[in-house]
Amino acid sequence: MIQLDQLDRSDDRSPYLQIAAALREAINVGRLGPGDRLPSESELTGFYGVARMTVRQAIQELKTEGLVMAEHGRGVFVRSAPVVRRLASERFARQHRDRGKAAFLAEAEKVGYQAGVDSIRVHEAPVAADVAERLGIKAGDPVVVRERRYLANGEPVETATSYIPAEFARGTAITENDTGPGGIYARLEEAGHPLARFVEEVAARMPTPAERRALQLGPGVPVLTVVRTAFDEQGVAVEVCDTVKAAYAYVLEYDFPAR
Amino acid sequence: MIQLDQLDRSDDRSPYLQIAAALREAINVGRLGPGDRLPSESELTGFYGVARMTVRQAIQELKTEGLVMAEHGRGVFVRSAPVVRRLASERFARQHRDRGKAAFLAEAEKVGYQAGVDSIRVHEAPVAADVAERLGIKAGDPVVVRERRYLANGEPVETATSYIPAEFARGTAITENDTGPGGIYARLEEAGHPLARFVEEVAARMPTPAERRALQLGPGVPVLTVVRTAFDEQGVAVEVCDTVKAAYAYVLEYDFPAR
DNA sequence: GAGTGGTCTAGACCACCGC
DNA sequence: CGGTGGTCTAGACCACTCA
Repeated sequence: MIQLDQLDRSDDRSPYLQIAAALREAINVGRLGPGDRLPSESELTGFYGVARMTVRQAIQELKTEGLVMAEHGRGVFVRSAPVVRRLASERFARQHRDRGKAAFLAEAEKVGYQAGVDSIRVHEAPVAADVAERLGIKAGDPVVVRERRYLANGEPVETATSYIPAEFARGTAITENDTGPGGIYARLEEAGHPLARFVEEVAARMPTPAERRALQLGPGVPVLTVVRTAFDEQGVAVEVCDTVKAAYAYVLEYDFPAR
Repeated sequence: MIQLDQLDRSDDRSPYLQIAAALREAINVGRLGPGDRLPSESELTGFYGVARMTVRQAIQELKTEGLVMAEHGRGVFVRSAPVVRRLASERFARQHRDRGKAAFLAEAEKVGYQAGVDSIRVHEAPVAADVAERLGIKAGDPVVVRERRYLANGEPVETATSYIPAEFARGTAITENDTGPGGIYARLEEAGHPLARFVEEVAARMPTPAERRALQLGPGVPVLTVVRTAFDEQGVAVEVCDTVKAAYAYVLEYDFPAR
């Protein structure tokens, strides 16, 4: 078993917190690396001389921090180092669209990931109030809804739902499963809506149970949400894209002038 | 006690998950509103006829989702609705500095919060490798470190640590507790470093125990981290600011051109 | 002091995994 | 099959809050 500090009775922290701290330390200094298995519950109860529930509480603590992940029947494993992807503000540059790449795929390939998309579902529906407000249309107006899930190295890392006012999407490949080279944005530009700017609203929260399933998240792993609104050169909102990303897999980078 | 569904033995979910679901449902339909107290552990053990640990596990589930918050000796309470704050990219506009307001205070007042700062600690220290890389200096070079905590309506919502290369800070109010009107950025500009652009790296994760204390976060509440690097008109990095924000209190807004 | 949640013990049975 | 984590029981003592 790896080297761990024994309990310190004079320490005012509870035993379970001390055990959690010892394991966290082992991970931080690299005695336990990504993918390594933690000592089993029975090894830890033996080493520390505590009840099983105490050890489980310590491990629960690390799960809540997102440091480790339990696999039933196999063990508790150190979560792999963040698949840090940097999405610079230039990720929607027209240059990529001209080369025929959609934003996610272009960025993922740049950092050397094998990227993929699945669960594409396209349909038309009346728009909800919050999206309608961003699009500057009336709630209930028809929009084309495109739902999809992005994979990096086969692991789901992001779900995205785009809303495009039906009048902009009808008669284009936006209503098809495959939008063609350059994706939605290339089709919008061809349809007479050259894109001028994006507004992104970024937040973080815990996932809903459905999001946990879709992104295969363990308990205690947060999500980053980004709602992007795309405007054309007339200042008309032409798309709202609502994305939910596994937080561990993303660092979003923004570059802006001081003005 | 409020109305709750009894356990369903034919349900394939564990009792603790069923209890969690019943409580979640009560919150979602409004039988329990923000600030309301949940039935006590002993009430729930009695009602469901299960052991206390089973009830505690159900409550742990809701804590992890950020729905409720336990207060020792008082009870478990439904978390109040998020205090959403929007920080537009223009929040560091020179215009605010010229009017004598630091960024956080200007923004908070705009949305009608009573803002505050505490725990200011200023010292000089050798810089860590990750910050040094962003500042374009050598690890171990001296930097002025400014640590502070921001409050909105008396509640801590963000901690911030700024690192300024000592050569830029010495002899200015940056080394004082009170940096004067306009804050650090105004002093840097006066010292011959007019600011040109910022780069922000945004991510989300679970807080460390120390961060949970500093931001008074319940378990299961994520943080948004923003590392901002400020560049002057010569392209020199003059400050790195590492912030940790209570996720529920923030929506970050970025506006950028499509290019 | 009564009631609350926080921590802990010492067991038990189960489901899942890999050999 | 043995080892792993998942769930559960029935107690115990403690620290905190509030009347």
